[in-house]
Amino acid sequence: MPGARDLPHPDAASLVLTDVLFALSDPSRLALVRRLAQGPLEVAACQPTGGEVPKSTLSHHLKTLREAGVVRNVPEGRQRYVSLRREDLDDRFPGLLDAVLGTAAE
Amino acid sequence: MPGARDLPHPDAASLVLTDVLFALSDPSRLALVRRLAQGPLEVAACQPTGGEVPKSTLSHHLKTLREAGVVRNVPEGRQRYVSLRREDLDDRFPGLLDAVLGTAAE
DNA sequence: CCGATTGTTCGACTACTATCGAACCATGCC
DNA sequence: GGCATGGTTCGATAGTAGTCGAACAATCGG
Repeated sequence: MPGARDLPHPDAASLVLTDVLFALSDPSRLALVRRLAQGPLEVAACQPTGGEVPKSTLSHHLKTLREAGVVRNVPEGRQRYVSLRREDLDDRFPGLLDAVLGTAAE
Repeated sequence: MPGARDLPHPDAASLVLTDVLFALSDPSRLALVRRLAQGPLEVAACQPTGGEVPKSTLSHHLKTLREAGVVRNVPEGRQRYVSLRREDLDDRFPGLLDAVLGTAAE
């Protein structure tokens, strides 16, 4: 049994709107979510374009997004894949993600 | 000329998405925005239903919402009227407010 | 003009959040 | 097993946000 090191994720039904809004209210996190909207990324690829951020800082932001239910973080071999929980979000908060992503990046 | 004591409001074109999301990410502020969606209120009426909050605390939340461009705060005689900037928000972030308000209060 | 009413602002304190290095953990490869 | 790789967690520190009392400002009514 390959040691399951799965991280806790809230289930779709229990997502809290204010938590989601807070997770999206940080510019660097929102920028990441925009990129994730185009497909999953490994954690290393979640680095902001250009600048390098310490792994611990990046991991912290991913945790915020994950605990709010915005992204899913799944181990895959030696790495982890981060993906947007688009369906869950659309189901619970219809139109929210589209509205947020529909605004041009600033 | 009755002393104009107008508070500063960002203009519609310069609203920042992350600031708006942050302003809405607080449960008490979001609850207030829901009520404002049904029409303007005087500041005193912005008190959370039931519990009493110090005036300074309430004023602080109103400031956060105002500076993010979510509400407008206009003096009217001895009181002030707080209103949702629905058109400005819809114009700049189409669908966002509807999505946020569309979710049942928690 | 005086006092009551309606709110904002200031200052202090507390609580939370961001950031980063270092330690730690699991995996894959030799 | 031993070691490099990819990430999370821990702990400390600095900055930011929430809460509240007290002071201040502007208006209306006597």
